[in-house]
Amino acid sequence: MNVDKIDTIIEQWNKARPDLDVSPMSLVGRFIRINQHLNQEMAKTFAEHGLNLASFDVLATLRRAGPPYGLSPNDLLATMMVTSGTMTNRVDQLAKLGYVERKQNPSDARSVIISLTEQGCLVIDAAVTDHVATQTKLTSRLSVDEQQQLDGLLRNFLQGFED
Amino acid sequence: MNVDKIDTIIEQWNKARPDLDVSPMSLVGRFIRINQHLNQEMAKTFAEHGLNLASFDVLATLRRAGPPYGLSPNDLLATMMVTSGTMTNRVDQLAKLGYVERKQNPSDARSVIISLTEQGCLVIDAAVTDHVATQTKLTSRLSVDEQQQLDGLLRNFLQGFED
DNA sequence: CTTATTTATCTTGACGTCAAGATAACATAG
DNA sequence: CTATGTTATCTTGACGTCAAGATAAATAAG
Repeated sequence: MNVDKIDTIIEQWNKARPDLDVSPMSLVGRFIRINQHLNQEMAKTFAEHGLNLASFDVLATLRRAGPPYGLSPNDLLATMMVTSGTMTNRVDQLAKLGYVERKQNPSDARSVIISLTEQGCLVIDAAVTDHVATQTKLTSRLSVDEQQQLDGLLRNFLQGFED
Repeated sequence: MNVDKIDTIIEQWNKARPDLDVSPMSLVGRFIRINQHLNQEMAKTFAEHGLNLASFDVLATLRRAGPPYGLSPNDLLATMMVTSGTMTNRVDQLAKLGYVERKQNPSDARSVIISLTEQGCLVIDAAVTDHVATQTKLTSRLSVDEQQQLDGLLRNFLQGFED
């Protein structure tokens, strides 16, 4: 029957708190746990390029936005689930490394344009190539059929949060 | 066709880097994003009891272990994916709040027993009741049928990481 | 105009985490 | 015994994040 750690946890709760129906913990618990594994594996790939999830995310967002590779901190915030202070810090770190530059926005002096440097573009292009390979490896634990089923379910689930 | 943010990201990559097959990003991207939403929602419940994911996790692990509600830091490490330094800090914080106590292990002077206090037990019992309600609410975005399908797929997926 | 409100970004201080190493107790081989 | 290695926990310093608030520019209302 293939009992895993989550099954054990649920069984423990059923004994300790028989008044509760902890069955949703099965789904949520595996979700969180898989996510931790995914992040750990992906972090290894990022580290090979001197990046982490945070810096990769910013560079990747700029890169896939296409030429002229410039977005405001607010634009970047919109796609990542972080606060403005976090964004300031991320940009600071990447600027120190010479991967992005802060430029004035000519049409709004409050705003700033975060722009990918040539070096930043090289780094993210190499990193994303490896990153996709890692993701392919991770998802290939499931058959193509399972992947499609899972992706469909995840799409439904996610839609509930982002409507 | 219900295009979501992940679809947009994939389309951007296909234009920016047509040499890459970024299709696995669909699954992994939704995974990470759903996980962020789940954590944010659950964090609200924890906060209502003066806890966060970290402190809840420790108290819950002690509680579901059953009487006498005592485990070593190492035991706790085994179930959570964190380092020993993190565990020390978590126990410190909970001890300050009076929810756990450090006791000597009579059979091994290197080891310590982290023990749930009466107050800690009350807090975690109340918190876990609400927590399960939150999880039930979150998962009910999917039909019972979808939940079962999803749980089966997640079990397979997770098994690949923890074999 | 001028005042009030909103918007965009940055600053500060606190927190949780990790990696690497320190410390002390136990285990084992000779 | 004693030397060596292992185990369990804690310490330190750095980092990424957030919440709350500060700053400054743009916009709207009177």
